[in-house]
Amino acid sequence: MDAKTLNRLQAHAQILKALAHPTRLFIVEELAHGERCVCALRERIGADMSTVSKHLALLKSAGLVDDEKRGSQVFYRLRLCCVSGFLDCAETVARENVTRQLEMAR
Amino acid sequence: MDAKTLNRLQAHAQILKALAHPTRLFIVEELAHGERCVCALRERIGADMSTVSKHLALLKSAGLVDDEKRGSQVFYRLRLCCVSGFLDCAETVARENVTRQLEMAR
DNA sequence: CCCTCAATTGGCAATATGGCCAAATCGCCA
DNA sequence: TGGCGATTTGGCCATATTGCCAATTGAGGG
Repeated sequence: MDAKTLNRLQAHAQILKALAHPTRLFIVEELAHGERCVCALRERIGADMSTVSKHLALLKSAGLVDDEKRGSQVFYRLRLCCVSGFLDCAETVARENVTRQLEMAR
Repeated sequence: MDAKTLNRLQAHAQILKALAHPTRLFIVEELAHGERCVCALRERIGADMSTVSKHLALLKSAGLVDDEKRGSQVFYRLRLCCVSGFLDCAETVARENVTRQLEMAR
Protein backbone atom coordinates (compact mmCIF):
# COMPACT_ATOMS: atom_id res chain seq x y z
CA MET A 1 0.00 0.00 0.00
CA ASP A 2 1.67 3.22 -1.12
CA ALA A 3 1.98 6.34 1.01
CA LYS A 4 -0.62 8.31 -0.90
CA THR A 5 -3.25 5.61 -0.56
CA LEU A 6 -2.43 5.27 3.10
CA ASN A 7 -2.93 8.98 3.64
CA ARG A 8 -6.28 8.91 1.93
CA LEU A 9 -7.44 5.88 3.87
CA GLN A 10 -6.26 7.34 7.16
CA ALA A 11 -8.30 10.48 6.51
CA HIS A 12 -11.36 8.38 5.73
CA ALA A 13 -10.79 6.18 8.75
CA GLN A 14 -10.66 9.21 11.01
CA ILE A 15 -14.08 10.31 9.80
CA LEU A 16 -15.57 6.86 10.25
CA LYS A 17 -13.99 6.49 13.67
CA ALA A 18 -15.54 9.76 14.73
CA LEU A 19 -18.97 8.32 13.91
CA ALA A 20 -18.26 4.92 15.40
CA HIS A 21 -19.60 5.48 18.89
CA PRO A 22 -23.20 5.26 20.14
CA THR A 23 -23.09 8.61 21.89
CA ARG A 24 -21.62 10.37 18.89
CA LEU A 25 -24.15 8.77 16.56
CA PHE A 26 -26.86 9.99 18.89
CA ILE A 27 -25.42 13.50 18.73
CA VAL A 28 -25.30 13.40 14.95
CA GLU A 29 -28.91 12.25 14.72
CA GLU A 30 -29.93 14.93 17.15
CA LEU A 31 -28.08 17.62 15.21
CA ALA A 32 -29.70 16.41 12.02
CA HIS A 33 -32.86 18.01 13.40
CA GLY A 34 -31.16 21.32 13.96
CA GLU A 35 -28.52 22.96 16.10
CA ARG A 36 -28.33 22.16 19.80
CA CYS A 37 -26.45 23.58 22.75
CA VAL A 38 -24.20 21.31 24.78
CA CYS A 39 -26.50 21.38 27.78
CA ALA A 40 -29.45 20.13 25.72
CA LEU A 41 -27.36 17.26 24.38
CA ARG A 42 -26.03 16.45 27.81
CA GLU A 43 -29.54 16.20 29.16
CA ARG A 44 -30.71 13.81 26.45
CA ILE A 45 -27.59 11.68 26.64
CA GLY A 46 -27.44 11.55 30.42
CA ALA A 47 -23.66 11.55 30.74
CA ASP A 48 -21.23 13.93 32.38
CA MET A 49 -20.95 17.29 30.68
CA SER A 50 -17.22 16.82 30.22
CA THR A 51 -17.81 13.50 28.47
CA VAL A 52 -20.27 15.08 26.05
CA SER A 53 -17.89 17.96 25.46
CA LYS A 54 -15.09 15.58 24.52
CA HIS A 55 -17.32 13.69 22.11
CA LEU A 56 -18.24 17.00 20.50
CA ALA A 57 -14.60 18.04 20.28
CA LEU A 58 -13.83 14.79 18.51
CA LEU A 59 -16.67 15.26 16.02
CA LYS A 60 -15.46 18.78 15.41
CA SER A 61 -11.88 17.74 14.83
CA ALA A 62 -13.14 15.22 12.27
CA GLY A 63 -14.94 18.06 10.51
CA LEU A 64 -18.41 16.66 11.10
CA VAL A 65 -19.78 19.51 13.18
CA ASP A 66 -19.31 23.22 13.68
CA ASP A 67 -19.70 25.14 16.89
CA GLU A 68 -20.69 28.67 17.61
CA LYS A 69 -20.61 30.41 20.95
CA ARG A 70 -23.63 32.57 21.72
CA GLY A 71 -23.60 34.10 25.12
CA SER A 72 -22.58 31.57 27.66
CA GLN A 73 -23.74 28.64 25.57
CA VAL A 74 -22.10 26.82 22.69
CA PHE A 75 -24.27 25.57 19.85
CA TYR A 76 -23.26 22.74 17.59
CA ARG A 77 -24.58 21.92 14.15
CA LEU A 78 -23.91 19.33 11.48
CA ARG A 79 -21.49 20.21 8.73
CA LEU A 80 -22.52 17.19 6.77
CA CYS A 81 -24.90 16.83 3.89
CA CYS A 82 -24.44 13.13 3.30
CA VAL A 83 -24.54 11.82 6.83
CA SER A 84 -28.03 10.48 6.43
CA GLY A 85 -26.77 8.28 3.61
CA PHE A 86 -24.15 6.90 5.95
CA LEU A 87 -26.66 6.13 8.61
CA ASP A 88 -29.17 4.58 6.24
CA CYS A 89 -26.49 2.23 4.98
CA ALA A 90 -25.48 1.30 8.52
CA GLU A 91 -29.15 0.68 9.27
CA THR A 92 -29.45 -1.62 6.25
CA VAL A 93 -26.42 -3.62 7.25
CA ALA A 94 -27.58 -3.83 10.85
CA ARG A 95 -30.94 -5.18 9.71
CA GLU A 96 -29.30 -7.76 7.46
CA ASN A 97 -27.12 -8.84 10.37
CA VAL A 98 -30.12 -9.42 12.59
CA THR A 99 -31.84 -11.45 9.87
CA ARG A 100 -28.73 -13.49 9.34
CA GLN A 101 -28.30 -14.17 13.04
CA LEU A 102 -31.86 -15.47 13.20
CA GLU A 103 -31.14 -17.79 10.27
CA MET A 104 -27.97 -19.01 11.97
CA ALA A 105 -29.94 -19.88 15.07
CA ARG A 106 -32.40 -21.95 13.06
CA MET B 1 -31.17 7.76 25.81
CA ASP B 2 -33.49 4.76 26.15
CA ALA B 3 -32.35 1.15 25.90
CA LYS B 4 -33.83 0.55 22.47
CA THR B 5 -32.09 3.56 20.96
CA LEU B 6 -28.86 2.55 22.62
CA ASN B 7 -29.10 -0.93 21.09
CA ARG B 8 -29.68 0.46 17.65
CA LEU B 9 -26.83 2.92 17.93
CA GLN B 10 -24.48 0.27 19.26
CA ALA B 11 -25.22 -1.92 16.27
CA HIS B 12 -24.55 0.97 13.91
CA ALA B 13 -21.40 1.91 15.77
CA GLN B 14 -20.06 -1.61 15.44
CA ILE B 15 -20.45 -1.43 11.66
CA LEU B 16 -18.78 1.95 11.45
CA LYS B 17 -15.98 0.85 13.75
CA ALA B 18 -15.32 -2.12 11.52
CA LEU B 19 -14.76 0.28 8.63
CA ALA B 20 -12.76 2.78 10.65
CA HIS B 21 -9.28 1.50 9.97
CA PRO B 22 -7.02 2.18 6.97
CA THR B 23 -6.22 -1.47 6.39
CA ARG B 24 -9.85 -2.51 6.56
CA LEU B 25 -10.89 0.29 4.24
CA PHE B 26 -8.24 -0.91 1.85
CA ILE B 27 -9.63 -4.43 2.03
CA VAL B 28 -13.14 -3.19 1.39
CA GLU B 29 -12.04 -1.20 -1.64
CA GLU B 30 -10.12 -4.18 -2.92
CA LEU B 31 -13.09 -6.49 -2.47
CA ALA B 32 -15.31 -4.00 -4.24
CA HIS B 33 -13.48 -5.13 -7.40
CA GLY B 34 -14.24 -8.77 -6.73
CA GLU B 35 -13.39 -11.57 -4.34
CA ARG B 36 -9.83 -12.03 -3.13
CA CYS B 37 -7.99 -14.69 -1.20
CA VAL B 38 -6.22 -13.76 2.01
CA CYS B 39 -2.79 -14.22 0.51
CA ALA B 40 -3.54 -11.75 -2.28
CA LEU B 41 -4.73 -9.18 0.24
CA ARG B 42 -1.73 -9.81 2.45
CA GLU B 43 0.59 -9.16 -0.46
CA ARG B 44 -1.03 -5.84 -1.36
CA ILE B 45 -1.25 -4.68 2.23
CA GLY B 46 2.24 -5.75 3.20
CA ALA B 47 1.46 -6.75 6.77
CA ASP B 48 1.73 -10.02 8.62
CA MET B 49 -0.73 -12.67 7.48
CA SER B 50 -2.12 -12.97 11.00
CA THR B 51 -2.78 -9.25 11.10
CA VAL B 52 -4.70 -9.38 7.83
CA SER B 53 -6.60 -12.41 9.02
CA LYS B 54 -7.71 -10.61 12.16
CA HIS B 55 -8.88 -7.59 10.18
CA LEU B 56 -10.89 -9.92 7.96
CA ALA B 57 -12.40 -11.69 10.97
CA LEU B 58 -13.48 -8.32 12.33
CA LEU B 59 -15.08 -7.31 9.02
CA LYS B 60 -16.85 -10.65 8.92
CA SER B 61 -18.16 -10.37 12.44
CA ALA B 62 -19.59 -6.97 11.52
CA GLY B 63 -21.37 -8.60 8.60
CA LEU B 64 -19.48 -6.67 5.94
CA VAL B 65 -17.82 -9.60 4.21
CA ASP B 66 -18.38 -13.30 3.58
CA ASP B 67 -15.73 -15.97 3.30
CA GLU B 68 -15.58 -19.22 1.43
CA LYS B 69 -12.91 -21.88 1.66
CA ARG B 70 -11.84 -23.37 -1.64
CA GLY B 71 -9.04 -25.86 -1.38
CA SER B 72 -6.36 -24.51 0.85
CA GLN B 73 -7.32 -20.89 0.27
CA VAL B 74 -10.05 -18.73 1.77
CA PHE B 75 -11.76 -16.19 -0.45
CA TYR B 76 -13.49 -13.11 0.90
CA ARG B 77 -16.11 -10.99 -0.79
CA LEU B 78 -18.16 -7.91 0.09
CA ARG B 79 -21.64 -8.46 1.47
CA LEU B 80 -22.42 -4.82 1.04
CA CYS B 81 -24.32 -3.02 -1.66
CA CYS B 82 -24.14 0.45 -0.20
CA VAL B 83 -20.51 0.59 0.85
CA SER B 84 -19.54 2.76 -2.07
CA GLY B 85 -22.01 5.37 -0.82
CA PHE B 86 -20.29 5.28 2.54
CA LEU B 87 -16.90 5.76 1.03
CA ASP B 88 -17.98 8.52 -1.32
CA CYS B 89 -19.37 10.43 1.62
CA ALA B 90 -16.17 9.96 3.59
CA GLU B 91 -14.26 11.17 0.56
CA THR B 92 -16.41 14.29 0.34
CA VAL B 93 -15.89 15.10 4.01
CA ALA B 94 -12.18 14.45 3.76
CA ARG B 95 -11.92 16.83 0.82
CA GLU B 96 -13.85 19.53 2.67
CA ASN B 97 -11.55 19.08 5.64
CA VAL B 98 -8.48 19.62 3.51
CA THR B 99 -9.99 22.74 1.97
CA ARG B 100 -10.89 24.06 5.40
CA GLN B 101 -7.43 23.42 6.78
CA LEU B 102 -5.93 25.38 3.94
CA GLU B 103 -8.29 28.27 4.71
CA MET B 104 -7.33 28.12 8.38
CA ALA B 105 -3.68 28.39 7.48
CA ARG B 106 -4.32 31.49 5.41
C1' DC C 1 1.87 -40.74 6.39
C1' DC C 2 4.77 -36.56 6.30
C1' DC C 3 5.68 -32.14 4.57
C1' DT C 4 4.33 -27.72 3.01
C1' DC C 5 1.53 -23.83 2.16
C1' DA C 6 -2.68 -21.11 3.61
C1' DA C 7 -5.02 -19.39 7.27
C1' DT C 8 -6.56 -18.86 12.03
C1' DT C 9 -5.84 -18.54 16.96
C1' DG C 10 -3.58 -17.37 21.41
C1' DG C 11 -0.63 -14.47 23.73
C1' DC C 12 1.69 -10.29 24.68
C1' DA C 13 3.20 -5.44 24.67
C1' DA C 14 2.35 -0.85 23.03
C1' DT C 15 -0.93 2.44 22.20
C1' DA C 16 -5.55 4.53 21.90
C1' DT C 17 -10.17 5.30 23.72
C1' DG C 18 -13.86 6.38 27.07
C1' DG C 19 -15.61 8.32 31.19
C1' DC C 20 -15.37 10.42 35.49
C1' DC C 21 -13.54 14.02 38.73
C1' DA C 22 -11.39 18.27 39.55
C1' DA C 23 -9.58 22.49 37.92
C1' DA C 24 -9.47 26.19 34.61
C1' DT C 25 -12.06 29.43 31.14
C1' DC C 26 -15.46 32.35 29.48
C1' DG C 27 -19.67 35.33 29.48
C1' DC C 28 -22.88 37.63 31.90
C1' DC C 29 -24.98 40.15 35.47
C1' DA C 30 -25.39 42.17 39.99
C1' DT D 1 -15.07 43.42 40.54
C1' DG D 2 -17.09 39.05 42.34
C1' DG D 3 -19.81 35.24 41.59
C1' DC D 4 -22.51 31.98 38.78
C1' DG D 5 -23.72 28.97 35.05
C1' DA D 6 -21.95 26.84 30.75
C1' DT D 7 -18.20 24.66 28.77
C1' DT D 8 -13.57 22.97 28.08
C1' DT D 9 -9.28 20.96 29.65
C1' DG D 10 -6.07 17.98 32.33
C1' DG D 11 -5.42 13.95 34.83
C1' DC D 12 -6.17 9.35 35.84
C1' DC D 13 -7.72 4.63 35.44
C1' DA D 14 -10.12 0.87 33.18
C1' DT D 15 -10.79 -1.14 28.96
C1' DA D 16 -10.26 -1.92 23.95
C1' DT D 17 -7.48 -2.05 19.78
C1' DT D 18 -3.45 -3.17 16.98
C1' DG D 19 0.24 -5.79 15.35
C1' DC D 20 3.71 -8.99 15.78
C1' DC D 21 5.39 -13.74 17.02
C1' DA D 22 4.59 -18.46 17.92
C1' DA D 23 1.68 -22.34 17.90
C1' DT D 24 -2.28 -24.68 15.77
C1' DT D 25 -5.45 -26.27 12.23
C1' DG D 26 -6.58 -27.85 7.46
C1' DA D 27 -5.99 -29.18 2.71
C1' DG D 28 -3.14 -31.19 -0.85
C1' DG D 29 0.82 -33.42 -2.85
C1' DG D 30 4.47 -36.49 -2.76
